[in-house]
Amino acid sequence: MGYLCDFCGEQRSMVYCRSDAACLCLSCDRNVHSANALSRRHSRTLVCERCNSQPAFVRCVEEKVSLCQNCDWLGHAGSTSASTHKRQTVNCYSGCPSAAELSTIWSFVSDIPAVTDSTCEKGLSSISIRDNSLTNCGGPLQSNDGQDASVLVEENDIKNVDKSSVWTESSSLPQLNTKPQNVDQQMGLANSTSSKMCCPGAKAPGQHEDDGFYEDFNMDEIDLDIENYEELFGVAFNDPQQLFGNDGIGSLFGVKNMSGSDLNCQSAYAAQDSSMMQPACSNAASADSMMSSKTDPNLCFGRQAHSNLSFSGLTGESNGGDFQDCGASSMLLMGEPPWGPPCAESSLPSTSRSSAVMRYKEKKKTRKFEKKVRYAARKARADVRKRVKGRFVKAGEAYDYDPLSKRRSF
DNA sequence: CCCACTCTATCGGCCACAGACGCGG
DNA sequence: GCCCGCGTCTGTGGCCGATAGAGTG
Repeated sequence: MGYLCDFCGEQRSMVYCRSDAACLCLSCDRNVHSANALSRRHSRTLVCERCNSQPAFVRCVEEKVSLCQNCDWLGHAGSTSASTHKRQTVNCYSGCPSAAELSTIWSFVSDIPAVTDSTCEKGLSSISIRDNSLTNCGGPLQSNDGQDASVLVEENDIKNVDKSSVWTESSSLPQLNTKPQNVDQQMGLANSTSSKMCCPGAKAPGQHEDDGFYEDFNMDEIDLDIENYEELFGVAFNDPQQLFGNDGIGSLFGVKNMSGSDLNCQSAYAAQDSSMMQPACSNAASADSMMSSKTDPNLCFGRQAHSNLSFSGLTGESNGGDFQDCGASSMLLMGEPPWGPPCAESSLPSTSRSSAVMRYKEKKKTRKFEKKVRYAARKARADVRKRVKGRFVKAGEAYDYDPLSKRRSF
């Protein structure tokens, strides 16, 4: 991935699609993502203008440049002057927005080239925008994953979002990359008045960069150990420890590398008062927190205060880019756990839950355990190749198993 | 609680070979 | 830059042995 569009290789790349792991020019972005309903769901964001390879999650107002988490860290953490730069979160979008809509989303980008609408089907220009730092508290579940919601965000909303998501880096921000949970904590404090406990959405920018965050997050890793998810989603949890054991959600989700020594995702809370207790890390740790806090805040608090969690594939060696992939369950990232948010007044309707379960099933059905066959021709040959004790044999030689006859020759 | 043993589940290697791939002319 | 020939690499499925983990006495 580089400066030029990964698709056409001619135009300057402008947006990053995490689902495709590609930097695209606006024209190709529109072409590629108007192909079908699934591709239209891909969430895109600006490409980092510094490294040109990572999705931008923040816009430096002073420097007028969009930056990925790494470049933001490299550019702002070092110097004292730069660390005070005001930055805005960069919104993601899906669908097929027009140039005008894009300039609405990214008002700070002045050179959005015009893109033709010819490739988009009627109605496809409706876009959904995901803010990186705020989630729509209490909103319908579907709106958060961008699948069912084709919502044209009004300009006022965007302005509000942008306004609320501007922050100035403090002296502690060097922890942004290494310990983003602390930033979460800061964010949580900053938003403590607006984001209640029922809204786990006060995510730090970058942790929820786009849908790639949960789209790329391999749901299969969660699927592995959840066979009775219906029961999981349906039952009321009286004792989370009964359900999850001492490992918390890690044991449920089969997260392999949960160790107490890793610091990649330390759970922390934004407020001391348990009534305002806020999961400061939008991942499984916070899920554990939320579940626990729903039933037994004290227990949760006590346990979570000491729980340092990490995810498979995300080790201490992970760089910033890796950390951007610090995946959590999509349901967590949607801001609303399928078992319902902790506060009673915004309890999730059963239809939403069932739809969430349905979509979860759908995703599981389409993704889980399906071995991806890259070369159908090779598979076809292997399917008819004769074997001896499972091993392929040369053509014409004696065999003990013929896949065609489905029986042994002797 | 610890140890030894059994049972079950999981994982990786092996095989032939067509096609993909890279490289030099 | 394009084409061709050659050598190397890759991936495919079923079986089996090694290993890990759970269960039992």
